[in-house]
Amino acid sequence: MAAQRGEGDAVVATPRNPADAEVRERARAIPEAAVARLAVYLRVLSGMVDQGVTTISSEELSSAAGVNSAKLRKDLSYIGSYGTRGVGYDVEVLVSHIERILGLTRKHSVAVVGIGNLGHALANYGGFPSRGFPVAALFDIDPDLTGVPVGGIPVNHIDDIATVCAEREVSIGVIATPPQAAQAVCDRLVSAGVQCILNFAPVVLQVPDNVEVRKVDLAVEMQILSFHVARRADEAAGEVVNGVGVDGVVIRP
Amino acid sequence: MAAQRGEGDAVVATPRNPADAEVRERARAIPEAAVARLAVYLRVLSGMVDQGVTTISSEELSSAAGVNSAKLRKDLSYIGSYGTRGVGYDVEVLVSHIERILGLTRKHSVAVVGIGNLGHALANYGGFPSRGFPVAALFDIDPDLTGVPVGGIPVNHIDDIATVCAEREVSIGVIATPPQAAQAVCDRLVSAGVQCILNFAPVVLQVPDNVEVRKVDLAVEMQILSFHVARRADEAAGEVVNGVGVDGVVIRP
DNA sequence: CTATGTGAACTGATTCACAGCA
DNA sequence: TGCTGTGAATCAGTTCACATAG
Repeated sequence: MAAQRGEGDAVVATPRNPADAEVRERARAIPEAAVARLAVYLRVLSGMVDQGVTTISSEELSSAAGVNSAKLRKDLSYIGSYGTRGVGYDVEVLVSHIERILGLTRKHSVAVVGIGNLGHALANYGGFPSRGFPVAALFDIDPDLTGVPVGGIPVNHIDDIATVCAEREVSIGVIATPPQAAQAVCDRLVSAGVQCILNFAPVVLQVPDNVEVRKVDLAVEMQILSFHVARRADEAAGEVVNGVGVDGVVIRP
Repeated sequence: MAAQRGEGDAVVATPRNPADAEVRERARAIPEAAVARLAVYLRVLSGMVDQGVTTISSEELSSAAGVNSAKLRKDLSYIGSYGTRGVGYDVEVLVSHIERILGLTRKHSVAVVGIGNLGHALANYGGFPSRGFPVAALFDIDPDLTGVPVGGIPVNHIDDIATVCAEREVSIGVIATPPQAAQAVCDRLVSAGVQCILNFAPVVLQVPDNVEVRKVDLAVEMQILSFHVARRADEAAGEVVNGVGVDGVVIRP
């Protein structure tokens, strides 16, 4: 993903518009992990704007975002040099540059498929529209739900995914169905031209290369936490048996 | 491998119970990224058991889990060598070893704090109890909700977090409150002795070192998708201007 | 004299490729 | 022969440390 490994691939030469090309080039080069953090920085910075803060140092911003300052500066360097040495960053400037890089200057309409407990919660979640992700369509397989408004939007039947998504220019599909239905729903979204999918169903979706899938898997999150509980318990047991430092065993935190 | 860099740290010498010590040592050495995938393998394998599959090759399992076979084998090697060369893995054996490593042999009681849209959905989510994570307590700040059963469990007031969590041996706290309340709730959970937190609120929680936090941030997920939409659009623009391959520009998928 | 921006070094994760065992 | 298990090689991500701009 990152870019420019090896020789003989990805050479940029004399593009028509140098400025556009630069943004393009930068965007291509940002590590995936950094993109996720940029979104976090953006939220923290938005809070700063609300508080009337106009300037912020890498130290302050990084601690508010829960990372170290070197990482923050490196992340910001991927999108350009917008700080002032000896001073820090202008909050508004940073906000607008991060928004541009994250593509938040356009609206991204969202469709939620599967109006069960989670689908209801998502349809009513205020955080989406307020951040430029209006929920434009809802779908469910249950015909009794068709036409029923949820969070102000009437539910459509999943058979209408293709037409409704095209009509309302949906660019992000959210799958909140039971696992058995997820792949079929995904296929419909993809053939409706949706290229980004956020999947809450506990299944691994198969999609073509041009579709981006992100998954939120609660069971996996819980199991990762469980692993850490277990590891901690094991370490504690180790301590009791061997004692810290005894036999040369060092327990790292 | 994770452990044992440098000299002078993490040396294991003659522990009392060699088998326990081995599990402990392995668990310590598993990369975080591999832990997340083990949880996915486990789910796929559980499905295989239901279908009556008894043996599976790394190729089959990896494609069902959406990773390549080398990564799968490496991941499994972190937990031990339980395959048969020339044949594959015994599904049940693998399930039980992954469960052991992930600490799923114990029950982990869950408390959900914040019984709004999302909290309701989580309290009713069948995926938790069925996977060994019983929801044992619900909390909200609204006194009108106190005593009201949600998903079969009466809601308690957040003032009772400490006593109720201790009583019901809650080991995982789920924060589904508005962002303003999240840090305070987190602090209460931590002082109640909860060491694992799953945070749905869009804030960076500050916790002591001994507490493990995982976050699910819908806005961040949407923004990552948005970034990819934008990048794709930019690349398409680049293609239109320069044409694929013209000027030596190579667009990678 | 301060805090950014960034090569260089390092740590961690993924992939390769093949030795070794059923 | 076929498939696992794993060192070695590669690649990605993080941290260090300092030159540099204000």
